[in-house]
Formats: sequence, C-alpha cells, structure tokens
Amino acid sequence: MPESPRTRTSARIQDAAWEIFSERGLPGVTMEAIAIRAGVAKTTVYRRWPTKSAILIDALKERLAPLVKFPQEGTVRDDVVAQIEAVIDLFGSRTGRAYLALIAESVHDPDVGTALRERYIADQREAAILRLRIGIDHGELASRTDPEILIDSLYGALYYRVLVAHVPLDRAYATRLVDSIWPVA
Amino acid sequence: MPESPRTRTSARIQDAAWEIFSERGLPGVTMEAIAIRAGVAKTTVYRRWPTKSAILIDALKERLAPLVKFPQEGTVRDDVVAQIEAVIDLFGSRTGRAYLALIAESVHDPDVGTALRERYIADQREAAILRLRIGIDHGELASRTDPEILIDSLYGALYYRVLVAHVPLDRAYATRLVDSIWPVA
Amino acid sequence: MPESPRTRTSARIQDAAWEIFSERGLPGVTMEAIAIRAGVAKTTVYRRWPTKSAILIDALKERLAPLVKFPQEGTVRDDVVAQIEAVIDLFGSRTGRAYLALIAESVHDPDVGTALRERYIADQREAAILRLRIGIDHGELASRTDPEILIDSLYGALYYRVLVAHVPLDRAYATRLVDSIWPVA
Amino acid sequence: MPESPRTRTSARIQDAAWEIFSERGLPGVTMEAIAIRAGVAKTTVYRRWPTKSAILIDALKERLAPLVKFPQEGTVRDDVVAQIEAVIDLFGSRTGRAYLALIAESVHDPDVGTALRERYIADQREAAILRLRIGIDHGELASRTDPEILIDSLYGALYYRVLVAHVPLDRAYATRLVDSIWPVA
DNA sequence: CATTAATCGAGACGGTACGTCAGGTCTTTCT
DNA sequence: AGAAAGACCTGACGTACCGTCTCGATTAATG
Repeated sequence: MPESPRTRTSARIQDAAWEIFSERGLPGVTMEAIAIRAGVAKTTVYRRWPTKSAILIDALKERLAPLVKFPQEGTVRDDVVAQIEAVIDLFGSRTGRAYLALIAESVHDPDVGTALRERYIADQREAAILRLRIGIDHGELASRTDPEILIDSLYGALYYRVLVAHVPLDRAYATRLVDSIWPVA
Repeated sequence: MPESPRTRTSARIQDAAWEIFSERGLPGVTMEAIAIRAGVAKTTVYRRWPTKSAILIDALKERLAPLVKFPQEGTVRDDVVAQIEAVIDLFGSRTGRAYLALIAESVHDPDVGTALRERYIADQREAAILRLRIGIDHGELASRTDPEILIDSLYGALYYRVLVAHVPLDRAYATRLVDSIWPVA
Repeated sequence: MPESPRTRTSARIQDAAWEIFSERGLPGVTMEAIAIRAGVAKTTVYRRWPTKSAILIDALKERLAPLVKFPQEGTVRDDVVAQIEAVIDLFGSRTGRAYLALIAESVHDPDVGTALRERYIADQREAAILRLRIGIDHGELASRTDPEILIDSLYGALYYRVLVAHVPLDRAYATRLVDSIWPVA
Repeated sequence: MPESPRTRTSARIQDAAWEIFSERGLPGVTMEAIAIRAGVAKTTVYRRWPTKSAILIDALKERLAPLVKFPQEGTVRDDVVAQIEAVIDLFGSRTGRAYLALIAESVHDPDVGTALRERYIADQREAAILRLRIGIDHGELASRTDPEILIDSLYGALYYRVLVAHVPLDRAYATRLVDSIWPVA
C-alpha cells in the first residue's frame, strides 16, 4: 500500500465530500465546499472527478458492501430474509441515505445512473439472482420461479417504501414481506 | 368558469413550466426560466408557488389520473393487471417522467414528498388496497393476504426497474409480474 | 440631483475601483475586488459596466478636466504653455497615472480606446486645434502653421517622454518645448 | 554558430511566442500557450525567461533594427525624414504592433520598460541625437537647436498618433511633420 | 567506462479571477 | 392597496492561467 501523496489527496477529497454530505445532505455538497474542506484547490477536485456525485459514488465503495454481498449460509429463504434485513439496515444508515440520494440524482444525470449500476446495482442483482437459482436447483424453490421478478418484487418493495411511499421500514418487515410473496415449492 | 386574469397567469406559468420540462428536463426548469417563458416577473411566480416542484406538481393534476384510479371491472387479478399496465404506460410517457423526476426530487426536498404523497400516492395506495380487500372479501384472494405488502411488491417492482435498475419495462411485464407473485387463493 | 440608491451604488463602485487603482495599480483592479470593496455583488458591477476599464474611465470623468479644457486668457503662446504645464501636472498625479494606464490598456482593448477618445482625447484635440486657429486668425501664428501637427508634436513629446522614453518631465519642460518648436510668425 | 539543442529550444519558444502574438495579440500570449505551441514543458520556458514579455522582447531583437539605426547619407533633414518614414513603416507592420504592445505593457510592468529602454529606446534616442548634433556642427541646423526636444517632438508625434489619438499615419506624414517643426537654420 | 550531475518532458498542485446563472429578497412603480 | 416589474446580494458554477513543484528519463561531462 504505497500511500502516495496523490492517494492521500484523493482520500482527503472523498472524506470532505462525505463529511459535508453527512452534515448538510446532497444539496449542500458543492465542489467549492469540498475543495475548501479538503484544503485543496478547486481545480484539483475537477482534475480527478467531473462531478460531486462521482466523488460520493467512489466514497461509497467500501461502505456499500452489504448491498452487494449476498449470504449463502442457510436455506434460500433464510438467506433472502437476512439479505433484506441487511438492506433495511443500510437504508436506515447514513450510507444508505447517501446511496438513495444518488439514486435520486441518477434520474436527472445518466452518468450517475450508469456509474451506480456498474458499480453496485448490477452486482447486487446478479448475486441475488444467482442465489435464487441455486435455491431452485436445490429444490428449495419451485422450478417455475422467475428469479428476476422475485428480486424486482422483494427489493422493489423496499425502495418503494423508502423512496416513494415514505412508509416506515423496519427489520420486521423483512419476514412479513418474504412470507407474503414467497413462491411455495 | 371565471377565467380571471389571475387564473390566466397561473395557467401560463404552469404551461411554461411544463414546456420547459418537456424540452430540457427537470434541471432545466428554473424559476427564472419559467418567469421568462410565461412573460411574467419572477416575483409573480414566487407569490403563487414556493418552488418549481410545486408548480409541476400542480401542473400534473389532471395528467396523473391513471396513477390514482383503480379499475373495478373484472376479477381482482384482471383489474390489477390492467392497473399495472396503466402505470407502465404512464412511466413511458412524458407525464410519467415528470412524475418520477419529482419523486427523485422528493428525496432532497421533504415538501415535494409531502405534496406528492398527499396528492397522488396516498390515494393510489388506498384505492389499490381497497380493491384488494374487496377481492379478499369476494374470496378471490386468500384471506391471509396482506394487501399492503402485495401493493408494495407490485408497484415496487415497477418503480425499482425504472428508478433503480434501469431495466426495460413493457406491458408484457405486467402479466409476468402478477403471475409470479400472485397469492394462490 | 436625486441621489437615488442606484446612483449611490454606482458611485460606490467607481470609488472602490479608484481606491484599488490607487493602492495596487491597474493589474490589481479586478471585478472581484471592486465588488468586494464596494460591498456590492459582482453581478451588480457587471450589470452596469462590462469591464473594469469602463468603470475607471467613468470614474475619471471629472478629474480629467485639465486634459480637456484649454485656456484662452493670454496670447496663444502663453495659453499653450499653460496648457502644457497643466498636462505635465496631470501626468505627475494619480489621475494622470490612471489615465495613462488606460491609454496603455487601449492598445489591447479597442473598446477602451474608443471610449477614451470619445470622452476625452477627441475633445482635447479639438479644443487645442481651435485655440491655435484663433491664434492664426489673430496673426499670432504664421498662417502656414498646421495646427494638427503642432498639437501632435507638443502633446506627443509629453506622452513620449512619459510612456516611451521614461525620461523626467517637469513644468520647466513646457517652456523649453514651446520655445524649441514654436513657428515664428 | 553551434546550433546546440539548447539554442534550438530557445528558438522554438521565441517562434511560438511570436506566432501566437501574430494570431491573437498580446493577451493571447500566455506561458501555457507558448509551451504547448513550442512542444516544450512550461518549466523549460520559465527556466529561460521570467515572463512572456521577456520572450517577445528577445524575439524582436533583429526585427527592430529600423527603430534603432539612423541613416547618415544625405542632409540631416533628408536623413530625419527617411528615419521617420522607417518608423512609420515599422508601426504599420506586425513587428511594430508587437513593439507598441510591449510599450503599453511597460506601463504596468517596470521590468518590461527597463528592458525595452536598455535594448532599443535608449540606443534609438542616442543615435538620433547624435545625428542631429552632427547636423548642428555642419551648420545645417541652428546652433541653438535642442536636439533632445526635437527628437521628443518628432518621435512623440508618431507615438501620439498611434497610441493615443488613433489617427491615421502614413509615409506622407513624415514630410509634413518635418516641414512644420523644422528649426530654420 | 561508469557514474554523477544537469536538463528535460510531463503534468499535478494551490491559487486567483473570470464571466454566468439561478436563488430568493426587497424596493419601486403602476393601476 | 396590492400586484407586477425588475434590481439586488449571495453563492456556486466550470475554466483559464499563474508560477511552483515533484517526478522519472535522457544526456553530458567527469572521475
């Protein structure tokens, strides 16, 4: 791990962006404020990232692990419940709020959408679908199950409650959700 | 219908906002641009709406009917499929894009969220849940069905594909979706 | 004289520009610094003047009187000497330095040149030539005298010493100069 | 003439500066642009000249000969007219414009003024004054003639028309000028 | 001949200023 | 009096150059 000055500067910028987001939300995150907080010239920021969103997307790299990883430890059903609980936890955290703010941003800015999908969402979907397929192969799920749609429904319900309906979302919801729409084998 | 000058001005402002949205998307919609396009002073706009989002929300009033109404013409299942198809159609239209853009905006601006929910989303959820309850009462749906969660899953899947996963969404998806997660009676 | 707020703001901007020029010279005069010093938004400055030079040109309006006026009190020769002394005095003053700095600026910026000529230089030349013509009519100057060229030589010598040769220029020079090239009647 | 790589690089830089000046004027000449055009690192430029003006001053070395040389071939009067014509020609050329641009620059930057005077202007004045003195010695000019002031007036008129009054200046002006202010012997 | 020293290119860096845009507020003007 | 018009301050935008700096990669001269 070389810890070059370049690396350090990039880290300072990402940290600054993250701090400002924590304090003032996405609208408060401006290139100007990031540069000042990081003790860096504005040009230096622009030299490395084209937009504030890009900085935050990078800053989320490690923190978004729970979104992407998918447990494979028990039955499919248990694993799915566990994963949904993890996502619910995430959505309740500051990291989750940042992630959701960027999702919102992606509606206006295609680049943000592309970056998010390439970095997190695509992997997440793949991991989830893969887990379901294994479940089907093991006979835990009906063979006629459409994994893609099951994922849409499960994750969709979460995003929907948080982004659209603004309805409370707690860990207990995970079981209720899975119980409700689980395809009987 | 009085058609007072005040009414006319408000209409001009809403039309201007809508036109600009159509041409340049939500980021292009600024109070400044609206005022110019409507041929009106910026103060006049501010006197009637606090934000550009508020203008658009009002401008959507009539156009968002398909989101809110829920058919009650055939079996629950048929009605649900029909409604989902209507929403998919909406999401493909300019009106739908405006609506989704406002959903995104609501992540940063609580007022937008509140307005959207009070005006459209709450009614939509209620109408949907009501329809499902009738279905349960008629024995078309298992009595243990949780209507709220079913709605979360159905609508959620749509929003998820459009807002998050950016995956194609066509009318055919409606049947696939309902087939997949429909609770057997 | 209404002393409207608009007038006051403009005065504050001009004063600020002038102060900064006095302290740091023309390169130190930036739109940014003017706005700050005047306690005014940068946009307000831009709304009224397109460039810093334009502000200074306006700020010189009253101060540049000695450049433009031409005495008509004694003989032509005495009046010419008096006027040249006035210009020499001017060149030694802060106002003169500002004026010369703008002359220099005009080499790069045609607008500055045009403004300076329309406001000051043209009038100055006219007044001078007029005075000489009167002298010719009164028989104080040879009838074959070319007033334009005489003015070029007299004023030219001053500008040349100050701008080009950087050679000392004091009041005594006025007499020496006139004595040297005065066309005998 | 060794034509070392060092020499070649310096030449490339000067050429680049000159080309850019020709295309975009002095404001377009930036250290950055020079370095790029010369295919050289910015550091290399800075290592050899402190400012862009210094580069241009050096680049003018050979081209400014007509400003400095003074003919001594006919009568003083003829030589003076010839020299003034040469300067008028120069002022009409690209080289002249560069020279005048640097004169203007010298108002803000003392170093430029010093360099110009040490390299060109002082020599020019000396040569001119010398020529006049010879004329006085030969009885071609009145002994009471003040050569310095005569030079101020003659050259001054030219600079004045070009820099200040922005009045046309052609070869014919040379004779008119000399005829007007020539001190009768 | 090998090593040292100088010089080069490349380009990142902290800065300053640019000129513009939009946000909201506040004053003036008119009806 | 009450609405419309538009000037105003604020703050962020993204860009251009500034002059300094570190970093290897070449060259050149020296030991």
